[in-house]
Amino acid sequence: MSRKHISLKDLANELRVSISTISRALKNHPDISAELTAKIQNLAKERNYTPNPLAMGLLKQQTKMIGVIVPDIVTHFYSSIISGIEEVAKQHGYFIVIASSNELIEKEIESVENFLKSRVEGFIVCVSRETSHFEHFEKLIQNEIPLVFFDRICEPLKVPSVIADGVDAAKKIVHHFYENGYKKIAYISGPEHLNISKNRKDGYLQGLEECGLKFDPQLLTECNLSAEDAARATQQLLNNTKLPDAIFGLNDTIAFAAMKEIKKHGLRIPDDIALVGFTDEFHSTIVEPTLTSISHPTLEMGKEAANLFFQLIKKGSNFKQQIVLKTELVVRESSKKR
Amino acid sequence: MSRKHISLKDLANELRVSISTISRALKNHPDISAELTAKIQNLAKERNYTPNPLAMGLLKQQTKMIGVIVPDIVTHFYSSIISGIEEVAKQHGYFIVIASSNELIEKEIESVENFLKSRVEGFIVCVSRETSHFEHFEKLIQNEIPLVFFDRICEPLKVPSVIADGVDAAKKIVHHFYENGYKKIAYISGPEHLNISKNRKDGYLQGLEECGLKFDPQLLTECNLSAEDAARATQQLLNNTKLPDAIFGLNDTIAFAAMKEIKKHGLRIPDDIALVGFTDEFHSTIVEPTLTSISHPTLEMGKEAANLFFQLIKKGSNFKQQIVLKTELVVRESSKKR
DNA sequence: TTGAAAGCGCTAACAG
DNA sequence: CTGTTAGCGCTTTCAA
Repeated sequence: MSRKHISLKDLANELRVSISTISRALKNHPDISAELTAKIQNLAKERNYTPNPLAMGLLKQQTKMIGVIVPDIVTHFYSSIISGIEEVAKQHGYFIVIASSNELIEKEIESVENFLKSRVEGFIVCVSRETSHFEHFEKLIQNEIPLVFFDRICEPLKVPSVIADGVDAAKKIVHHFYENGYKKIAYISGPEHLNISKNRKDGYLQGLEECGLKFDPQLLTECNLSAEDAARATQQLLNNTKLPDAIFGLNDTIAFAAMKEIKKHGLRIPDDIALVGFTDEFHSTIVEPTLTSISHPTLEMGKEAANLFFQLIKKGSNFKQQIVLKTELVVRESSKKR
Repeated sequence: MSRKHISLKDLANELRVSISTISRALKNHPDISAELTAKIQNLAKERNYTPNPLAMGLLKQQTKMIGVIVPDIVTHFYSSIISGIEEVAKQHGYFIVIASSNELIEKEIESVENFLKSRVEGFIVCVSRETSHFEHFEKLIQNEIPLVFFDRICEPLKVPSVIADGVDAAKKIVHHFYENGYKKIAYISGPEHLNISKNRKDGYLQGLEECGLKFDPQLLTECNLSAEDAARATQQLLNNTKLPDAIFGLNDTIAFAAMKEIKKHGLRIPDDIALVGFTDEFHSTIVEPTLTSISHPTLEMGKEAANLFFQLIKKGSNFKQQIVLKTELVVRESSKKR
């Protein structure tokens, strides 16, 4: 069957009719007599005919491929989103091709190029942590190639996107800390140019204000999103003259790294320091103490991203909807009442 | 650029030469004069010409697509292997399409069908936990469609595969337990029809024998690989008349589930019960206590699987190499000396 | 040294 | 109701 995929021609030869007759019969064209149609469809089924997508693609100039670019594929966050995208794509008869940027803008650009060469019909992407200029995406927009962002977006680019409500989430965390008696709340952020960093930081600041807490610059730190750098940032916080009594990290990677550091410093969670993550990792429930965190609707985010993509294809480049997904604070041991 | 991909024809029109001349010049065919060749190549570069893979595919009857089927994509184990496959595939100018069976044989069969329709050139798969009959794969073999298995393989099918040395790994674990003073060693296995279950069980039994320990059927249990069922199996062990003093699980999922259960029972690790996993999860170092486990060379497994695939394509279906990867026991807190 | 034509599998406009 | 033809982008004989 490898080289033995049956073609319309094969069917036509066998039945001694023309190729177009076969083609029409297979799509129930009214022009073809009922009997002939039946006969042809039977044979097609018997021979296990399936249309050659290459031929169709060439004809219609479409590959039914969506290029998906993510920072990495091994983090549960991304693989879960990918599952969501895949599910919806499949429903539409599309399949996805995945590339990971490894958080490198260079690889991101390269992936865009490669996907273009492969004639993907469009892109669904979450930018790398390095991505602060967007020429490679602007080029896509100019050429009207469908592009959708999720989670980390390029704000200046007006394309459809799905993000989580980071402002709200961060506010929830601050309030939660406050209500449980924590006052010196620290936040480990990410690169400033990323919308997720900015939003959560805004929420952090707003939350502090709403709780009547004064913002202390010493309690705000930043890392490049790697576990190593998150550990470094945590150490910095722990070596402060003013030791925080609560920390929340931009994401799961950071929270886990912080947990390790805090333990290493001989501090207890949540007694000495409370900790909250931003994640949907099931591991949150395994670590000790179990980790309070913002649960992120990853599967939904993937599905919504794909839905946006198909709407974009349909409605054209004027479609610019942004979906903001609500998150939920899941309280566990790491932030218990003092 | 969406519909504006440049074609040979475009180039030909612009230069007022024939399409075949363009085609030849682009591949440095000696027939074409040096100047013309240069001129054509320059224009091609300028216009950003890239060959249409659909057209090439149709012509050569190849899609450059490999269908990859895994039990799920969100587990680090699989996503890491996928990364490895992807890396090698890309080097060969192929790309991979991923489907997850969700551990359901039905979905696995469906994915094979779908991929076939998409004209993938072959398959790289890790079978679902339900997979105990193989018609869908036998069909591929009959039709000489390249097929490679990794981790969980179909033993009766003689195709290339990469597996980890489960016998050796399990023996290492038993010896490790024994040397650290544990004598009542339990093993939570998986479905009997999976090679990974069988191998590790064999290693378990051999290890016991080598250590002069008598096999106790009460200490051998089985689960279906889901976290829930692993929890159930753990409970069963913990409710035994003979409480084990050490447990190892077939994989990471099981080990983590067991850890939860053990803690829930108010037992301490490793004081009351030692625990060892089979995993490469970085979370092993975050849980408390940190989890001793067999580190599994996932990235390498992915790469090797892809390498086998390309060898298979090249050498034809007589190629049946099996690669057995060595594993390493990484000792952490969960199995400390008594 | 270059061009014309056929063919990969399919659809659709145009003829009968 | 059915067949012929052209064309999607490309390579490859075969002609010139």
